[in-house]
Amino acid sequence: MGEEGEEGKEEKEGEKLERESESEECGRGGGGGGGPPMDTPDRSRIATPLYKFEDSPVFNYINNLSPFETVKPIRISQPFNSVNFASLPSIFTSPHVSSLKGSRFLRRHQFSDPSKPEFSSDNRNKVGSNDGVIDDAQDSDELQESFDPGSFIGEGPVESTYECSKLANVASRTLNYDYGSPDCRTMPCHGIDTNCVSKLAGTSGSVPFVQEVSQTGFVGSGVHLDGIRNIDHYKDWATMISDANDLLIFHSPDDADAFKGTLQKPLDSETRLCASLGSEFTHDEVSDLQKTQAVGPVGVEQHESENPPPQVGEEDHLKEIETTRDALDGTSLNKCVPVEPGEQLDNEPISNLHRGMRRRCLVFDMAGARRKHLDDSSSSGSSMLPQPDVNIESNDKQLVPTKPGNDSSHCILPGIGLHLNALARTSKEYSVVSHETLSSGRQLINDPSSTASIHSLNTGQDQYLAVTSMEGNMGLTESGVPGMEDASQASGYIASEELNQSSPKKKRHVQRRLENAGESEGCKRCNCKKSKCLKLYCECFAAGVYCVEPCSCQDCYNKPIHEDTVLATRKQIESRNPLAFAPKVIRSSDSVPEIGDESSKTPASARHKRGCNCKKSGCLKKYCECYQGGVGCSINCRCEGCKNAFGRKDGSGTIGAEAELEEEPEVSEKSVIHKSLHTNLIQNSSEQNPDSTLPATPLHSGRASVQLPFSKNKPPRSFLSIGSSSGFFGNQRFGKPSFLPPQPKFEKPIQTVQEDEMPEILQGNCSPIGAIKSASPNSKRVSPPHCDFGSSPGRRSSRKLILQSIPSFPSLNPKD
DNA sequence: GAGTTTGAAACT
DNA sequence: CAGTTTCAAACTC
Repeated sequence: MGEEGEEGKEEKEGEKLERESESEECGRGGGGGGGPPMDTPDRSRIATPLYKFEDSPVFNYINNLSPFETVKPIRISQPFNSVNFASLPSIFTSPHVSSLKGSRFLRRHQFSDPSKPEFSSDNRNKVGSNDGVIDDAQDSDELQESFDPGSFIGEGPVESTYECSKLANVASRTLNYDYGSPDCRTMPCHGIDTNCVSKLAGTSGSVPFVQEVSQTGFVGSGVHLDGIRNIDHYKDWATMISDANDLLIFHSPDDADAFKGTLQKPLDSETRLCASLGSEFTHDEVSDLQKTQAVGPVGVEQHESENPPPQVGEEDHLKEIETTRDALDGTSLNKCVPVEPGEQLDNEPISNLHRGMRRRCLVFDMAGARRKHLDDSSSSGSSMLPQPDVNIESNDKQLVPTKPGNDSSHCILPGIGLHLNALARTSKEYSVVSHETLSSGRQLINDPSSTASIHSLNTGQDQYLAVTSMEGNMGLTESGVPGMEDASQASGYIASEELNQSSPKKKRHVQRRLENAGESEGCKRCNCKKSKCLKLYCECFAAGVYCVEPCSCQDCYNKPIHEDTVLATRKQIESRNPLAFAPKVIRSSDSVPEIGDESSKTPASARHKRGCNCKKSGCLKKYCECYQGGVGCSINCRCEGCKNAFGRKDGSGTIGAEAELEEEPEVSEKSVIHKSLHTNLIQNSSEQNPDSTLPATPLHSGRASVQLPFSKNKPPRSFLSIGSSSGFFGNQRFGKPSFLPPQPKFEKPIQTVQEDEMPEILQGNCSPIGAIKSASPNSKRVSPPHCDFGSSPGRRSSRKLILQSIPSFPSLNPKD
């Protein structure tokens, strides 16, 4: 232990800062001002009183009361080791619970063990040591058990629950326990907890408090509260909690063990608590919340009864939990996200569920990619992920069976990426598919390395390479969820939708598409051979996304591994043409009037950014970008013999009968497209919360949203979008470029934004860029978005058509 | 699946 | 800016 302790210290040093900050938060959250981070001094304080406590007659009395002896600290810690978790039987609903049970089981065994005598001596020794704190906590547990025989019956869950509740309460400082609850168990538990607290606090007051508890047996809660309040170190407790959270977050279980430091122990205990919180949250959260708000036995009963997790209300629970956590604030549970595999993982996942939800892209992606794996989800999944996360996952899977349906998802959350995936699963719709998704880790995001890169991106670099999935880390939540679902759904349903479009021709098209796209639904992406996927030839690159497995590209550099190269190349291209990654098609919302030229009549009410240059295809084939994008040709087009079914360059051809005649199928498609557009727009509008920065949103809209009937139909890609976030190219935020998947040439570009939300640049008819790039209709290269809109007389609608990727800096294009 | 066509992107 | 080349998707068989 000593060795570990030192190691732990080293780590501790690094993390200490964070923890401290956490502590501060905690304090604020509690409203009591930040307590000092748990330091050695506190420990000493704590230790001393404990020592006395053991000597006190009360202590002896307690010992006499229960046949059980206090357990040695060491043993306690072990039960929570990752190993234990790993071995957890799938039967157990929540990992932590089982772990707890196991630990107790062990303890009891040991209790019966004649080694009892050790206990007193050991404890004393430990009290003085750093370990003492934790030991105390454990002792308190022991005491609890001894005090409350019922607890034995109730098993671990009860304890954990209480601990959790306690934590929550403490953190929130609400402390509105309703001790009036008839349930005796409740009382004892609280009392025990309180004892723990008091012990930890190490105040002299703790002793009397304990006495009362011991004497009264199940003393009124009021007493407990008093005891707690007496303790000035209450704050410390909160701090401890936060620290514990930190541990959860940053340390693997082993690390936690390593942290044998004084506080560490307590932290460990806390960690457990957290873990229990996490795993049990679903079950217990309600009760905890209730307690926090002056609740009573109801919640407790739930715990004791160990009712299977309520599936129906689970989400609600989660929400509540989140709320609670928010209240805890300081605890920064959300930080638990980057968890390492270990015992804690089991727990954390839950927390993560709440916080880190939104990696919809991942999910999205995964959903598509993973369908393949439906058959061998478990095996492939675990095998694919080399990292601990994988293991976790497997564990989770084991756990899954215990909780039927959605619940399983809750258990998951091993690593960030996985987490997200798991989260994704949270969405009910995806039980199976998403499940599979989790298992296969190949996607960029899933890839541990990628995950890491993502992190880095998030934190430090200019997000040029942004991962939408990161949202989760940022605490984005709810807003994203629906998106995820939608996205996933979209991907999932695409095929069916298409098929549903009954026209025979259509089916044919669809079939073809499917074939091309890859039956696997996989996203067949680019097929570059010479460009290394670093040129706009590459659809993936052009779309601002990394190439993924489905791609058939050769010598591909458009991968996270070559992030630098990708970024550099991208910059280069953008330097050449700032709008290079902008959506090719700018679509206005339904209500939006038109952009300028007659072509505006186009049903799609959208325009190709730069216009096509078709000579032979008559703009009736996908060679034509306008056609491909489902928009009519405009004045900007330099096409010859335009017959674009969506609108001719000369403006004659809206979707008119003519078009119909020529392109029967096309017309029907159009209508479909139209619908899809509407849907998309709606989604976008709802999602596009400017503040939501969420990269995911754009992505989501881009990828997830309605699939164009005739567009490539390539399934959604995985999602490491390049430059998706606001970083380097501020536009990214709005910009779809990165998000625009190839298929969406048509759809992606279109984005509706509330006017007020629009960046000024975009709003102005003449954006700087426009000024720079404004091209004559015939000009070959990029024509600024504003040009398209410029003439639009009718911008009445609140929504506008925005060129998402419009660079916000005019200065870039001096030359023009 | 191979070959052709096409037009955008890239280059000069 | 225009012409040419390169490239990969779209298309055909």
